[in-house]
Amino acid sequence: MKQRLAAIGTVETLPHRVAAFLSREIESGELNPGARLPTEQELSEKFGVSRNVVREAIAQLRADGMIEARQGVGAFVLAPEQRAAIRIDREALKDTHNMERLFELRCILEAESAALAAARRNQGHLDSIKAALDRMGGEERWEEGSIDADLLFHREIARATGNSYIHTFISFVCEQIRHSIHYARMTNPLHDLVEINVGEHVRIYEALVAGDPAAAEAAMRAHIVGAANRVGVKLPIHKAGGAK
Amino acid sequence: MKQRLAAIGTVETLPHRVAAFLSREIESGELNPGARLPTEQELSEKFGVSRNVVREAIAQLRADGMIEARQGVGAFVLAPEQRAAIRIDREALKDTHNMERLFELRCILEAESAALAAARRNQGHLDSIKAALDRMGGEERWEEGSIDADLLFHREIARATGNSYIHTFISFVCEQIRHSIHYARMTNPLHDLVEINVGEHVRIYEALVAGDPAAAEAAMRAHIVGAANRVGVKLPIHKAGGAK
DNA sequence: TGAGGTAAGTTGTAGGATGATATGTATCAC
DNA sequence: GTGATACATATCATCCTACAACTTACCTCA
Repeated sequence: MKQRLAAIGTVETLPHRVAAFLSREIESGELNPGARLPTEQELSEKFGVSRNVVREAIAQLRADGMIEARQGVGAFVLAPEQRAAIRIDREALKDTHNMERLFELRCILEAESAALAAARRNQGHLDSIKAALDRMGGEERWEEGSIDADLLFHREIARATGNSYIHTFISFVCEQIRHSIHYARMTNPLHDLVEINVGEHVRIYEALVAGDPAAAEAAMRAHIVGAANRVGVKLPIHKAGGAK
Repeated sequence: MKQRLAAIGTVETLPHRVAAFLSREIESGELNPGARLPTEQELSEKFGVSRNVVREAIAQLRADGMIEARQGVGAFVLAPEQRAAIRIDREALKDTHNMERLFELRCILEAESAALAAARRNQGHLDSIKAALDRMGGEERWEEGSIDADLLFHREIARATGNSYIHTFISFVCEQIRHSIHYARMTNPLHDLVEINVGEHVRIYEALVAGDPAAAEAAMRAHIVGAANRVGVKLPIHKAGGAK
């Protein structure tokens, strides 16, 4: 149990806190691209930590392409385009507007991917997807496990596209959403458990079995709009099922 | 000039190399989720570096959610779903198949985003997009600068969706592709400079001005398929312009 | 047998020392 | 005065040692 808490709470280590501070300063624009960071020594004094801690923090920012360190000169803020990694601020997701935007991105990714999957899936893929579907269809529809099964369902479809990047991106976005919803439920006990609509999933699965890209895409789009609604996010529908 | 080279080559620092090694070991499956990493001391002996260097490397992996370190116990590999960041291995992009997959993802993202942008753009957005278009339309069509303008064009369209996540994701994917093509040109002088097809861009822009989502989507899709072809990647078209 | 304490191992943090690199300054030859 | 060279300084890169905090396993003892 304690292990569970540790995994969720993510023990705040000193380097992590320093990195978060600097990261926020960069994102907020207080440190513009090209600007030079204080020296490691200045930072270690400012935060009251050892230079080692500062270096670990900077190593993280560097790995993300947020800053560039030049030996003998200093560390400089890089332009946002040069980022080597995508990261989503979980704090920001507490804002419903941001959650809405993330659902919109998810819809784009998953709808077209469902179409791709319908065209490329083989029997092995269908079996994996069916297994996930069965796991979430049981009577324990409101349990934690069925949420995992839901996620697995979506990931398996992404995998059926045969495109590892699509799989990575969709897994990532879904996981951010899941984590955010989970967190909201933990902090606000009034939050109901989200019901999973099995029917929507079945329709997606059937379209995949039939190998019908258009139907799979439409079903996926309807499902994600529905899922967003069920967690209190009204998704602006920008596209009716089939184009005229 | 030397500065330019440094910015491109990304000086291989020791922590970076250690992190890359461990990262590959995890991605390749030699270290499965749940497995424990060697102790920091063992790693420092194995690589012949100080424990400090190892710690900086581990700090990176930890920030990415690839591993979890527990004080007094050790560091453990996390499941791929728990990643806190998306990162694309630039080595892998040298393989044409992977480049093809990345273009496919880009196509999905940008096509629908173009439709969104057409529905939501305001005059300010159109001005920014037009400015980028003009910059790449000049006689210096084959120059490095026009490639930057091309990227800016796509980023500005992403920005016109009003969805910051979409903007982040598209910027990221485009930048990875740009970097990879740039690198290929550097190492293989036979590579021609890629010509930018201004006409395709103009068609996208006109659809945005007209506020026609379907046209914008179709034009963007055609453009990305064309751009892929021009760099030697044949993109499997999974969707004809307009659905019947 | 069970409870408690102890020791060993591991990560977290601190602090100092040295090497490598870039930059500005001062000196000196011409 | 001008240019080149040497030097001093600032900064990051790496290494080393030590200790604190935490976990685990084992051992002792009632």
